[in-house]
Amino acid sequence: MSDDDRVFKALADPTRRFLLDLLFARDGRTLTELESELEMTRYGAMKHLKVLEEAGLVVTRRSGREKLHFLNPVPIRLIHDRWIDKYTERQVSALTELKHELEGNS
Amino acid sequence: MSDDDRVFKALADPTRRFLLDLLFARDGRTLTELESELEMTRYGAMKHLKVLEEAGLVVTRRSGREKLHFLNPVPIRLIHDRWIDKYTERQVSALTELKHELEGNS
DNA sequence: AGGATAGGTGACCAAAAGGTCACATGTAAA
DNA sequence: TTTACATGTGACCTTTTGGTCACCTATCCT
Repeated sequence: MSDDDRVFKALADPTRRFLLDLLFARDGRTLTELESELEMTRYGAMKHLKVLEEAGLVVTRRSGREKLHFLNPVPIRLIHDRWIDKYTERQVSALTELKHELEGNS
Repeated sequence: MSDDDRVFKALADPTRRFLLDLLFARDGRTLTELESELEMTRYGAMKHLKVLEEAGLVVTRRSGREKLHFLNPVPIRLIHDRWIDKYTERQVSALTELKHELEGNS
């Protein structure tokens, strides 16, 4: 399986996107801490984190018996660059900002 | 199913990403033209295009008996904005440009 | 040492997704 | 008005994926 295939497949699941949201809010969490936020057993959470790690979206570091998880935003940026060229970026950006404002998320 | 779920699920399949690549290169193609680029029957191609359309990644317009397909980059930009905030964007962008250069894709 | 805590593996099952086919509708052109 | 062309639908099958469980390893603390 290619690198980008792993990234897109990893992002396809809502639980995994939620895990990225958690790490985006605060990095360096352990498996147990992340698992406690999910409606799922530890084994399910582990599988999801493994998928994210193999895709390079999450990087980890061992600290004693704990495993700390960190978000890696680089693959996300590469997605963006694939279908939005530098010439159209300005217009698209304007459109999405408008969308945010209309939704009250600005 | 939520909007963003549809987008991410649509992007999870390599055939659908290839279809987006084709439309990124040149817009306004018919189903038959797109299908001829795939190693698959017309029915498979139709299913994929339907998924892309329901996700809002592709918009269509009828012209007689033909259906023309166009790429819509807005949902892609929204993915980017979800996990890359304005403060870290500068650094991430620098990293990805470096990656492109190292791969000879600059 | 020994119990408690944090993380890991492989098998297993149900649900979802990718792909094909028989069949059907609408439009263009002779 | 036939004939060919472009697109559309529902059923069907196979493979992949999400989730759980029994069982296992490593680290910390008393």
